[in-house]
Amino acid sequence: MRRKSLPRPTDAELAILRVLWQTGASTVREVHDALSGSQETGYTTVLKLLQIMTEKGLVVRDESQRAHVYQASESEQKTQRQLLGDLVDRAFGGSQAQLVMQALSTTRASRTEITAIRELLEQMEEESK
Amino acid sequence: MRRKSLPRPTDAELAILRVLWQTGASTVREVHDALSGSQETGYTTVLKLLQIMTEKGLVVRDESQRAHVYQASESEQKTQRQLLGDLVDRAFGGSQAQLVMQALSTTRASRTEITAIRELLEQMEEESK
DNA sequence: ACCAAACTACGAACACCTTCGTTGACATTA
DNA sequence: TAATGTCAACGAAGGTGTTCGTAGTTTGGT
Repeated sequence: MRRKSLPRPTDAELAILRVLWQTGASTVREVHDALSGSQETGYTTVLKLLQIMTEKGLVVRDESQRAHVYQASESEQKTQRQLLGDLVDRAFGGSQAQLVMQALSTTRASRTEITAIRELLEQMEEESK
Repeated sequence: MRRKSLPRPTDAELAILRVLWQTGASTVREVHDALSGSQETGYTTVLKLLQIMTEKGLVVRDESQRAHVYQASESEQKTQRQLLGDLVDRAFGGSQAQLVMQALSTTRASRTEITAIRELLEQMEEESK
């Protein structure tokens, strides 16, 4: 039973994961091309990263084709929550609410977003009753 | 005019910064002792870290005493905001609101915290008018 | 069947992070 | 003053992250 939580993805790894979340399962070439828009990374660099990420369990690899197909093993939301949890522990003394407030205070959220957040709040209050 | 933003503090550096924010300007020994509660770090390790952090500009050093006194060069809030901004860029596609919602959805905030957040929201709505 | 293109695998280089031992200077105390 | 303790500085080691060159294999086109 492997239930160990996955390691926190590094910066380069996160950039790759974002591609996989956005475009779904992809080959190295597809990831590399998608990445080329924002940064200049060599093809073999992306390949190596994906190999390492496979070892770490951050992605799963389908080797049935010649060009292996990679897929993020955790959802974007779950990873985001993990990263937030890490940050809460490391920089906010464990107070998630503190983080939320700090984030809110620098946000220029649109009207719709504010409404969405407010709805979330009401839902929380409901549950904590 | 050195206006470059400071580098993102590493995990070990952040642990030290937290001590400095909490207890104010401190000597290496004081930081080390404070840290001993939570982790096992050698004295010279803390010293080295603080020296590196001085070079990076993360802390400022007062050498007027034999035991140098270190102080965080940025406030806790400013650093927290920087870290949040980094995370927003790296993992949330630049959407701060997205981060807030994700954080909220896993928060067990107390009633008072919810109220505080709600007030912040109203304030934001006020300003965006 | 041959050549060029695309692919994986591997290793190595380099930078950075973290750790700690050692050294030499300075201070305190017996 | 001699011994002991505290301090900053330095270097080095071991780990990890990121990069890419090279080699070898497979595929597709001619």
